[in-house]
Amino acid sequence: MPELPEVETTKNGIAPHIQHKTIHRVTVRQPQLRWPIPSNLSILLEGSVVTDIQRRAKYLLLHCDGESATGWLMIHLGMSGNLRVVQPEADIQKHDHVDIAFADGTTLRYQDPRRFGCVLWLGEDKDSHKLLAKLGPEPLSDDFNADYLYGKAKGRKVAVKQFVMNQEVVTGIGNIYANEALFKAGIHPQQPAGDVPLGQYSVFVTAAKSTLAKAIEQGGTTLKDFVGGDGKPGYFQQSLLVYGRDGQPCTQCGTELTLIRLNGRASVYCPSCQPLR
DNA sequence: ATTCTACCCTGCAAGC
DNA sequence: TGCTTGCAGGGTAGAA
Repeated sequence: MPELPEVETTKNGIAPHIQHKTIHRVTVRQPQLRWPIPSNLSILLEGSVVTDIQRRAKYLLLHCDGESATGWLMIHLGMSGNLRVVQPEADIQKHDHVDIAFADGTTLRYQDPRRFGCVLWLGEDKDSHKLLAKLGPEPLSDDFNADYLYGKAKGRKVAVKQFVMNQEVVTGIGNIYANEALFKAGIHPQQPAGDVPLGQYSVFVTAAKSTLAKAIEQGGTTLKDFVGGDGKPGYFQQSLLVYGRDGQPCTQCGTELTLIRLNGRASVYCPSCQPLR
């Protein structure tokens, strides 16, 4: 489910409800996610105050300041996860794996049917954790620019779509937004990354930033089940130009959009607007 | 160093 | 009405 805009939407949705609040009780119903939830999570968190909420790549980071521990709680939504603010009496649904209940009753509830997400404790030095240490720049920051991308791609033979989805190259761009931004830049998804000229990377960077920013404005993309922190779906799916539109005409030229699989991921492109060079 | 393959898990739709 | 197959927003580990 969630790429950067969906995680950002979740962060914006939950932050006003949990910031500066004290964690009263932590309930773990299913600890087996992508990695096991630490068995002492409730001891680490209970009594702590949430002092800061950040997003890095597709990770949500909650700084928890307490007597037994002070550090960062890291949450990833995987493919199918969501994080919502609910009232304590709200019915527990299947796959509601974790509840973080605050002193005023407000409850942060983590649901993830496929359990590809994770809930981990990082301690204070979050940036040295192996899952964060090697991440590339944030796509909406100035560090993500054409010169950087062009230099990083030099000599690489991997398909450009896989290259821009590599979180060590740039974070937050998943399958949907990779398809969309490559289309807007006129780059064939199978083009070897090292063959893409600087000028095209420049267009790509601009397209990626504007696509992500617009998706955040619209509350993310809801294909099936994504909801933000307020439980509401996103609306960006109606703005998708290629993802999920294979077999339909290109919005630019009318050519039928083509579907191929790259690294097992559906890749949709316009053979006429995105020629292989 | 880079690239490829298998794998984690559930739910849903399509095909038989 | 089943049963089987394939696919789905993610990303890692380990092999090649």
